[in-house]
Amino acid sequence: MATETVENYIKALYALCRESPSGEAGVARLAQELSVTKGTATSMIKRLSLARLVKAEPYSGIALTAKGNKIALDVMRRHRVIETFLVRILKLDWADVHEEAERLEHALSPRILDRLDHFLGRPSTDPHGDPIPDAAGNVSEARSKPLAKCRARERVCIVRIKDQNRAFLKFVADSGFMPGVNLVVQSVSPQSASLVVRAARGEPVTLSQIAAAKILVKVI
Amino acid sequence: MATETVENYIKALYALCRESPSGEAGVARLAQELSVTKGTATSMIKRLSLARLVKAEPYSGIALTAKGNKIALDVMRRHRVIETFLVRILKLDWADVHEEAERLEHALSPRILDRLDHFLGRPSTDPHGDPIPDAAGNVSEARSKPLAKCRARERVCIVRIKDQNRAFLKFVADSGFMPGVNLVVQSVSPQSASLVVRAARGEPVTLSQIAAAKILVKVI
DNA sequence: CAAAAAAGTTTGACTACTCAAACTTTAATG
DNA sequence: CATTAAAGTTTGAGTAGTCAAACTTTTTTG
Repeated sequence: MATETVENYIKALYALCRESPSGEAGVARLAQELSVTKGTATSMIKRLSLARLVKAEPYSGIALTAKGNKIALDVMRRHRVIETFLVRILKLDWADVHEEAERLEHALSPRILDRLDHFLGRPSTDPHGDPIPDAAGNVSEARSKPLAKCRARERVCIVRIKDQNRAFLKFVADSGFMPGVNLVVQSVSPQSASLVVRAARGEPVTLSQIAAAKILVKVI
Repeated sequence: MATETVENYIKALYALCRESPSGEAGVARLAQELSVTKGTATSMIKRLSLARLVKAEPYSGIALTAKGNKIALDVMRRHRVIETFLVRILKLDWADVHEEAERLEHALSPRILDRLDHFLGRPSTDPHGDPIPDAAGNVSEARSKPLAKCRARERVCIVRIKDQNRAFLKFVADSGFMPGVNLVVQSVSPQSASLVVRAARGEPVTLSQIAAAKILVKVI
């Protein structure tokens, strides 16, 4: 079994590879993400490479192998099932569960994971709308687009909030936004890089393009 | 915060001090309990001593300090709340939860612990009848005596099973014995070091004195 | 394209934990 | 009570993970 540290590296690598156009991660970003020095990240990459969890040549990009990918999906599954449990059953604050799940995800046995998943009714997404991979590692991402790409007068439904930052989640939740909430885009102003949206029974809220890019919606 | 390893040493020391008449633990038993060598245990004791979690002189007994005791009770609280959750909510097998809780207990934040405890209705004992310390570290042990000390024809109620060994718990559960179950002691034979007991609607079961010593009961 | 910045690597050292094996002290027993 | 067994300690070494700092390679940019 991968250690807790290894799982965290793999998870971070998965996310970095996703968001990079080349599909490869770099040591600098990885180190930053995990709050370690570049040297530490380099030596860990060497170990992961030796364990065939990543493919990496010196001074070039890092990619997960199939084996590494499997681990990443498994950790994500555990993480998201726990988040769902914390919000739905233990009523923890939506914005806080990420860091809590971060510690618990490494201690969950397959047996408990399955029981928990079953208890929750095999949820397909976590409270932020992130898809939960199934036990075999299949992820079904709902079709969606960033709120930032919407036009004025569009009516949309929030599908997912793509950021785990507590402050951001707190702001989003305080604005009454979470997956399942319907929005109307009232106006879009490219010059100020912002847009104004309104939830069903709520005040209009101004969002920067950056914030709106992290809110995924589907048109209704 | 104490590391996972430190928490495990402290927990084992707590148990050993309890069961020793002198109230002090020894390195050999400690090492055995944690599946490490005596040398490893000695060096850890030195570190715990430096951190003021235990009081220990070379070649003499080990005792927990107040600070160490606090940690032990805290770990036990987490462990037992988790066990209760696993059995009551996730329907895990009574005999299996100990090792599962063993891993989870180190990953539970105070916040989650409290929510879980609240969700379960602030239970006072875990599924084996072991008392759950409250958040302040107070333990209320129910008055009880070992089944092994009972006389023939006594009617008793099982209060607690004092052993976490899976095989033993499985045997006990298969015999229909768990906390809350009423028993009648049918006969006691000192020469064969065993006794025969019967649950309300069950077959008579023969228990060795050793097994019966681990089953705590109260007279009804 | 040369200089500077950024990214990546290496080295030496440190903490936490572990073992094997030699050793010392204490306890048990013929 | 002398010997042996058990308990406890020390030493030397190894793995996992980390940092600081010097260094090399690649990328960016004036």
